[in-house]
Amino acid sequence: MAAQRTTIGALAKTTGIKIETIRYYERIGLIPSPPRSEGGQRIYEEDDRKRLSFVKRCRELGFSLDDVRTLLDLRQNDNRTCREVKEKTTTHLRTVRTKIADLKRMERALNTLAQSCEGGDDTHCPILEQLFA
Amino acid sequence: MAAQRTTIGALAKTTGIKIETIRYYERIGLIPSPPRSEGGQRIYEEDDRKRLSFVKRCRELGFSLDDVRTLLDLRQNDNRTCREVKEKTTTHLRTVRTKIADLKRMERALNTLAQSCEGGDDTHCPILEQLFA
DNA sequence: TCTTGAACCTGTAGTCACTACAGGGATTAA
DNA sequence: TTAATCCCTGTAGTGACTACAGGTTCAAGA
Repeated sequence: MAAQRTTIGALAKTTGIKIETIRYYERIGLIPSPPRSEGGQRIYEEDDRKRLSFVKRCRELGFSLDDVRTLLDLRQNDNRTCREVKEKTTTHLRTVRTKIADLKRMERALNTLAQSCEGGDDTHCPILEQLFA
Repeated sequence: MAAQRTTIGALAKTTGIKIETIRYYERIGLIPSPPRSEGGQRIYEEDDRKRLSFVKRCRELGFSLDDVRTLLDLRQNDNRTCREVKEKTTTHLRTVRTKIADLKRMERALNTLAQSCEGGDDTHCPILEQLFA
């Protein structure tokens, strides 16, 4: 009848982060080591879930774990300024935009290549020819 | 007065691939082990340069080294068909497009976040608030 | 011929963000 | 009690390099 303890498995389920990944985040100090049951199993609280969800959202936005660490620190730190957070965000935004531009360049080139080739049974391939030129 | 031997450094310079990377490609069997000088230094031929340039072009298009290996094999293999090469290309094209879509989603979200924040000296930050929600 | 310095060699370990075991112990429902 | 399911630690693997350390070879100038 005792309230269910939140084990790592339950936390994994509610956050959508795999058990191994949660342990990994703990190992690298991204999330705190939670208290343990008598048998040594991790027991989590609501705060842990929130912190982990924060990490997840940041990861979905493409922030590196190092960025996430900084953002978590800023969140805790009362001396922080909005400026720092916005700066991290816009810096990352620039990185993302650069990646998009790179990928679009690839896309165009690949598309041109693909269209140059009929894809039949021929042993002569214009794609290979262009790549090998 | 003997013709200059193409050392790994010269090859690196003409292909734009770093020395360490060339040695790495050799180690994983992507390019053949070239003959050596008496002192044990690698000596390359024009064919090596071509092969390496092929690898570079493929990498610039975002193909994995495993894909590159396959493409190199197809290039050597007289029994290949155009179909296989085109298939690899279009499959990769789809991957690239998926990546672009993912990054664009990130970009939109990051942009919205960034615009929600003035970036001043305030200690309350709407970006963190939204991420932590 | 000797010397200097640049270029080369091997082998190993580090990067990032996980993921996948192996070989065990804890917990829970029947 | 027993079986099934969960959890534990520690280590090693992934991809595609990159960065050493500690040595050897080579080419050019004195």
